[in-house]
Amino acid sequence: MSTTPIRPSDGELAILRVLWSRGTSTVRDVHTELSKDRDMGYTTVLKLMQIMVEKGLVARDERARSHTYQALQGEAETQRCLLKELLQKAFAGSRRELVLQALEAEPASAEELEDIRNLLNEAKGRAR
Amino acid sequence: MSTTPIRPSDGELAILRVLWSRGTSTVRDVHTELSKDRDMGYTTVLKLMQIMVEKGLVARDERARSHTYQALQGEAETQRCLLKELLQKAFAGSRRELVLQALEAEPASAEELEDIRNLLNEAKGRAR
DNA sequence: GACATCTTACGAATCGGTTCGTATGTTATC
DNA sequence: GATAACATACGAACCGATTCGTAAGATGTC
Repeated sequence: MSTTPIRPSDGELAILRVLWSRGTSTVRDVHTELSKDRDMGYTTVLKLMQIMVEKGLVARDERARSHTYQALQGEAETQRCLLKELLQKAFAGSRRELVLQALEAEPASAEELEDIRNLLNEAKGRAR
Repeated sequence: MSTTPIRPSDGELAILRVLWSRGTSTVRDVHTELSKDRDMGYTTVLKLMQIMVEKGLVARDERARSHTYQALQGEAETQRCLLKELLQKAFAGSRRELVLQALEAEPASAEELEDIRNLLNEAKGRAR
């Protein structure tokens, strides 16, 4: 019943991340949050969020004067969408290669590896 | 002495992949190869490869009438570069989350998991 | 040597994403 | 009720990436 997730652009992804962490928010909320990192105008964020409504990435509630926005697709779902894209474009579909390079990008700590090992064990339970 | 890898665009990445697999190639070689999938004009590929020379992504040998091109950065290196970028933009730097979603994107086969487990063991040897 | 073919060079159109100025309307304050 | 503060709407500029048409030069074929 779920539709395939929509691939957000970089700017859209930054906004989604705020919505995921804060929950339903106004443009001002999002702008305040994003301003901590980059330096962008209020109307820039507004415009972007309007476009996101059109794309179906977020829902807008117009009842209050300050409209509130809500993410329409989940974080994990979006991450998988972006990951799949990179997997195809850069790794010829080989997840093994992808994980390998993810581990080699920077040396991993023993804890991090242990952590990932646990993931693997859980995945094994679900394996075909 | 190595410089940080240059982030290729999608089109550039497609060309790099041909150069990595075929080795040094002419524009015609690359175009022929890419034409199997997508449908793009010869001069489009040419232009892209000229831009890649400017960016320092590839080197051009002009001695022959048909210039030959060679990738200037490796595949693994480029993959890690792209992966790091996605890691920051979509996973807040958490490799654990990235690997988790990579595994959950599609159900993994037992062999695939075993394969990845071996990677992990090797990584453990290097862990700090 | 004329003609078809292949090559590089390069300007220009187009496209998606981003940014912002400005207009306009609503709310709050005095 | 005038003024300041804050909201949305929207056109327009801009940017990087992509695409391609066209020109000009080299090569091959008859």
